[in-house]
Amino acid sequence: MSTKDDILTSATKLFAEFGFRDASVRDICNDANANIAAINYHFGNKTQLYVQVIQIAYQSLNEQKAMPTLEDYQSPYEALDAWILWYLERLFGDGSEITHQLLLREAANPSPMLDEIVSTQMFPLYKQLDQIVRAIQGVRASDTDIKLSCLSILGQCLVHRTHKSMIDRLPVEPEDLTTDIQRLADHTARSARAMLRNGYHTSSPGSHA
Amino acid sequence: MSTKDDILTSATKLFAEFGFRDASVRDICNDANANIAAINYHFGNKTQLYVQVIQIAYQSLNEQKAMPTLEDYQSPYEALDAWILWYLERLFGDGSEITHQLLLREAANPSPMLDEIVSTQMFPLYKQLDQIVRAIQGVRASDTDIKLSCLSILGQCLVHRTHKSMIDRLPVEPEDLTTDIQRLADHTARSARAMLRNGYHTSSPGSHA
DNA sequence: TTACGAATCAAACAATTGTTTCATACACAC
DNA sequence: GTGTGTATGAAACAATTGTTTGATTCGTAA
Repeated sequence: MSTKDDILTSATKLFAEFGFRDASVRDICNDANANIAAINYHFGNKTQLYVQVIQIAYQSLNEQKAMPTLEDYQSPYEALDAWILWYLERLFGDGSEITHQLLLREAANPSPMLDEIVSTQMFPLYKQLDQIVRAIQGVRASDTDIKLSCLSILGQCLVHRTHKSMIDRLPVEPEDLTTDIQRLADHTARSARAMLRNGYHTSSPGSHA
Repeated sequence: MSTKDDILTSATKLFAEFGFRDASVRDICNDANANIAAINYHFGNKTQLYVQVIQIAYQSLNEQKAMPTLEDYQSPYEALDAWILWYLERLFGDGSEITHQLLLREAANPSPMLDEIVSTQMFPLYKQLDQIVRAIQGVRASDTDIKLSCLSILGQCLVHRTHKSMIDRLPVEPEDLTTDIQRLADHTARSARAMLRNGYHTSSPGSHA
């Protein structure tokens, strides 16, 4: 059944580009060279089509390289380096733009799907980073410190994806940092190491000269 | 003319909550206790109403505390601390949630307004951070290093706002980090200092044990 | 009071939306 | 060939969208 797959492909593309509401079923079917009734026949309605699009998009993300774990490396620092590179490649790898565009739309406009996305996709990812950070910061670090550090690392990676539309409009050299993911990963990993080395003490927030 | 202001208030609220397309003119006028024709009478059409909503939202952001500059502080490190605290308070201050919800929608779904927003709002803000970072990293740092550092800092702040819908759904203690902005600023400033102290050398990306 | 422009109102407008209907074409078993 | 369930097709459906119309009300100056 090629029609069903064609609709899924076109729907993914148009949902990512225009959003759920502005991508009409007529546009999707036209792009897929299918009849208008095909969506309701194969998926029930537009909402259920969107649900399938989201699910497939996230399954495809997990079919890529496996996430680095602590056990794979001799030191937690090396695991951190590997995790950051893995995450950035996940964010900017081939074909991931459409998927993350869909995710950004979910962040700005949460649908009932978001709960499932967070628990099945984002939480395992976060948990892994949490373990690595804890291995570096030690048991003396509080839960708050750990979470702050994890979100700092995630934020440094995510900003290049989520705010790409704005960063690209900034008249600042160099034009695009996301063409060299290795460079991006090196910087982020070094920044993360510096932050974590500074860590596990809750003292002296602002005392420099 | 109270009706015009009421419409602007309701439109801001509903555009932020549901987006441009899903906030109908009927819902907006109903929320503002105005007639349906009031939007076209006072603003021409729905699109021009949206333009005004965006412009007013960003003007209101700039009416708050002034952005810290290098000259206001004895050391660039102190200016950096102040800038980060200022930015986080701007992101999470009273009434800023609706404005940044609108901005997040622009990031996910750029409208023709985005170019103006970036050049008039985001660029001056970035330029200021750029100056502070350059003062710390020195002239030996490349443009790429500077931009990477600036976006790292911005990303660590922005993630709490842009991904709030997802972070709030994570079953991770503590529940909400954005209730204590000072704590958030302390962490981010310390992370940024550690990153920048590490800086202005392009050597040895991954050499630890 | 009168006159006039601004503002509001109910009603209808044309266009687009997601969805449904029912007839037809297709593929494969008997 | 015949029958049967799946898939496709053109057309119409009801609902909602943004917008417009034309009458009415309001406030104010002459």
